[in-house]
Amino acid sequence: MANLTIKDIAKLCGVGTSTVSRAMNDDPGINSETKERILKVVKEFHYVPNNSARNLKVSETNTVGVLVKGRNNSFFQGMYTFIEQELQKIGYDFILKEISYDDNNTMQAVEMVKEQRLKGMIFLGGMIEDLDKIRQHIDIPYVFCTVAVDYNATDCNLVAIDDEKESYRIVDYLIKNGHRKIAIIAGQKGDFAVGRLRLKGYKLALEANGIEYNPGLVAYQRDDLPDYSSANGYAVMKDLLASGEEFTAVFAVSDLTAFGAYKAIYDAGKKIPDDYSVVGFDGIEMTKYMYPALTSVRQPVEEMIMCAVELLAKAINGEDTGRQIFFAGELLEQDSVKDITH
Amino acid sequence: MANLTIKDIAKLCGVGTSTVSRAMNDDPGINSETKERILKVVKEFHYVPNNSARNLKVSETNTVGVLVKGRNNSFFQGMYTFIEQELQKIGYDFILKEISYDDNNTMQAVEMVKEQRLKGMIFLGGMIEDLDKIRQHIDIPYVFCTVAVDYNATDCNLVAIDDEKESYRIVDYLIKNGHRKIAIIAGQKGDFAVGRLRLKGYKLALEANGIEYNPGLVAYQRDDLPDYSSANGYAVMKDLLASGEEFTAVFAVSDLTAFGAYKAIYDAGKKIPDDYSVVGFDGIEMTKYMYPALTSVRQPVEEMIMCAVELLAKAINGEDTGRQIFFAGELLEQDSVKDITH
DNA sequence: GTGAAAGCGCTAACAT
DNA sequence: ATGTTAGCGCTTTCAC
Repeated sequence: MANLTIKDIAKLCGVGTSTVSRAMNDDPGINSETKERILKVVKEFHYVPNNSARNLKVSETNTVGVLVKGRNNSFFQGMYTFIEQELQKIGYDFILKEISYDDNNTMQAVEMVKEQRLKGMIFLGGMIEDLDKIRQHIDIPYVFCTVAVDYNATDCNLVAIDDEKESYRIVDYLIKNGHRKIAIIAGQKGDFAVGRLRLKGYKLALEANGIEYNPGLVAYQRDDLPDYSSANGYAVMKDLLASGEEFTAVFAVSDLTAFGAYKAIYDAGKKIPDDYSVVGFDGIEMTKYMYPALTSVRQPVEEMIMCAVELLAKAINGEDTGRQIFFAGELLEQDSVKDITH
Repeated sequence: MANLTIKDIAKLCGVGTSTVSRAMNDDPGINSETKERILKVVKEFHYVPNNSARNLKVSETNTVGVLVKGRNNSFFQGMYTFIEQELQKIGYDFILKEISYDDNNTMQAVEMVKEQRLKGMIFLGGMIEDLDKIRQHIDIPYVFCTVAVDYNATDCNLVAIDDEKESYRIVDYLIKNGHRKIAIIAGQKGDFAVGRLRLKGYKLALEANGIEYNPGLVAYQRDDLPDYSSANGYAVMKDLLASGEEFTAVFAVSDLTAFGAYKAIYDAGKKIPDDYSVVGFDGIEMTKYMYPALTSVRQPVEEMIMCAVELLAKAINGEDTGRQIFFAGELLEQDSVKDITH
């Protein structure tokens, strides 16, 4: 089973390599009988062209790279197929790369581009650490989607929600429901991505409603547990409950964190939302199956991805560039908040 | 920012291309000063070698391919980093490819091998459709891990749990706790992978305990919803509850499915485990945060992966091959089963 | 210790 | 419609 090359196939068929190449690549200028004959042999011998050689030769691909920060980033669960479809609609293949939270996405992106001759890139999640480097070294169009970037980076394509505003929205919703002692499960202490922004929105909502900010109600996620995980939500919620601080509601900066927090509350023998109201962030599908269903801010992921793809297509065609599009979140009112106004 | 090639770097440094190559690849036979000088330029200009060209040339890599069936397969959540580490320990890089449930993994595997000159492959999840094709066309060592394969394929490496036996175990556990009317949320009707085996284990456990099999208590997952998903568990559990069939316990063939089933039970105003005991399968982390924590059969994923990696390493070194290793599952006794013996 | 040159498997321009 | 050939960017002999 030695690796067959295009030459072998050509020899087997008694044709030239370019004819085989044409047959494989649906080139119009080829006799359909020849083509069939070749494809039959290809199939029979299960020949698969060496993609490295192809990439090396081909001057430009129709491939878009998608770089996701955070393997298993639950927020993107199930979105890959959707991205694939959206890109396919406009004639692009896609190649996915998930990197861990620790990896430097700039370098990874550069490597992806060089390796694959990509047509464009979509960055998903996480935050952009050194935009300058990206600007300097990536010379194909790219768009950031649900990524925390410096907001004054107005020269690059960005599709996101306004984390600050949306956090404000949901905390304000708690307040409108009569809650005044509101705890927050924030990001890790050093978080400069969405965690920071969501905490800020929380503070602003309190301030706007004349509620004094109480640092004792801010539970930062532990940095020895995965960021935004249930395990982290569970752990810090337990501490919060044990701290003796009084509160009637909790804002967890992600749904998964809220899921962990639920459990801590139940462990303490308390009820949701009777004893504690809980809200999350992201509005992922799982919230629907939580008990009670979690009230959250839904990010319109599909729309955002469609928008990102569209933006990228425009950039590739040289039409438009440097647009920052913010989507509004949607208050996903479910069953985890109790109205305690009188 | 045109793409730099090794030639450009060579020119910039006033050396030949081979010297640059040597510098980049830690070749021993190179003057350390020259090397430093080159690497400085490389860094300054942020040169990244074109991997396609490299792959094309290089006779063999140290890369192992991991092919996962089912994008976002929750069962492998968080395992990738672990796999990466395990492979790294024995000096292999790894490249991950997640494919959707519908894709044909055989073809994908063949392409991966051809494209990357892989040293070995690990297949994760799903089932092997045409083992013959793999045998025929993949000429590097490979191991199947947590994959449903024809069990008489005794000539290939397989690491798995015995799905039938483990299902038997947990259903038997329910019976020992006094349950005799036990429903099952099975795989989709056409499931020939683990769903089939787990259903079989269920039947055997009933039989061994002298309980008559009642087809009315078998809820096959819907095929218009994702397989093994919460949404599916929720939907079919709702139907089951509405069906009028009596039962005191449910065995869901995956934890995620059980999660959806929980919700349907709560929706019906019932309690777990007081009204219905529920058990799952897989023992993923999330079970811990469910309320009540889900009793399940834990698959020892880490151990299985370590074993798979070890097996692969052996196969690569030509030491050993064609071993089928079955791991025992572990009964994860949590809080979702009520003892109703008297 | 370093450079020149061959060639990995493919595509595309050119020739026929 | 098909064959011939140059060359993509790299590694690796083989000289020096």
